[in-house]
Amino acid sequence: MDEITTLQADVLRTLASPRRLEILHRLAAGPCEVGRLARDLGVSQPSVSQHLAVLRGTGVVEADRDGREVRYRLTDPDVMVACGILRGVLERRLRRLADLSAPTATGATIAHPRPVPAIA
Amino acid sequence: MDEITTLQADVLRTLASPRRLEILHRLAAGPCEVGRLARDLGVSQPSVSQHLAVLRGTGVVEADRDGREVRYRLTDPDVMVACGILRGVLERRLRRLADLSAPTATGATIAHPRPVPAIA
DNA sequence: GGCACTGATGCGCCGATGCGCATGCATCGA
DNA sequence: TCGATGCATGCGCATCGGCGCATCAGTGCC
Repeated sequence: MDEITTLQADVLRTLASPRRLEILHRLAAGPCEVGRLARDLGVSQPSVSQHLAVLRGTGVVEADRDGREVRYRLTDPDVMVACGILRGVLERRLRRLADLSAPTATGATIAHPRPVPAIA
Repeated sequence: MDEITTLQADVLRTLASPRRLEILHRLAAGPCEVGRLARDLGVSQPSVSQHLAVLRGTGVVEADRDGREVRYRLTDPDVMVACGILRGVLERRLRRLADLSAPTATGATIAHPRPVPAIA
């Protein structure tokens, strides 16, 4: 097993959380301190701190102390570029599903768009 | 919480596995059937099948039956583009670490490159 | 129809993870 | 020095994911 593949999986695992994606999305708009993140996202401070520690563990974010506060920032913007591409894939998928279902049925869209169709 | 963010986290979680990354890397070279994947990667057939089921559950791969075999393929190549960007980030990071450590110490490179430095 | 082959599924175990909570640690101001 | 603020950490609990194993289901060939 390639070492960089393992590393890649580690980073991907840290990204695989809605909360952490929100945090990263917020940090993509500029560095931010912990308390503000917690307030903006409506999450407890320990929770945000733990998520940030996870992200810091894989080097996705970095932190600088500024007085009593700790300001976090993205280490490499390319990580968010990759996330953006993935998000684009999903948006295309959702739009295609909407185009398929809208003209035929008027039912609400499915929560989880893909009910895992049988193989063939 | 944005719905697409949750969906994105789901997809990221399915990617966050070394085995599945290997499988996807193999599928990026062209469609492949389950047994061949298992042999090439040296993994048991049930294990490969389960990983493929996970990937299929989030729509990352698709399957077509061909006689007794089932051929899997990538649904959207952009997913691998995103993975490639992420891999590039990690390669840069590893190279930078090597450049930092090579001129000074001759010791082997660290397994996990970032021992989680303290904040400040 | 029976058999061989290919892939999917169910189950039990174990390690990892997220959350809420309380607490510890560092920094600043009085 | 002491209190207040901002962040990090430890703990217990519930939950989830992966692995190995055995087994079931679909397909083609004789």
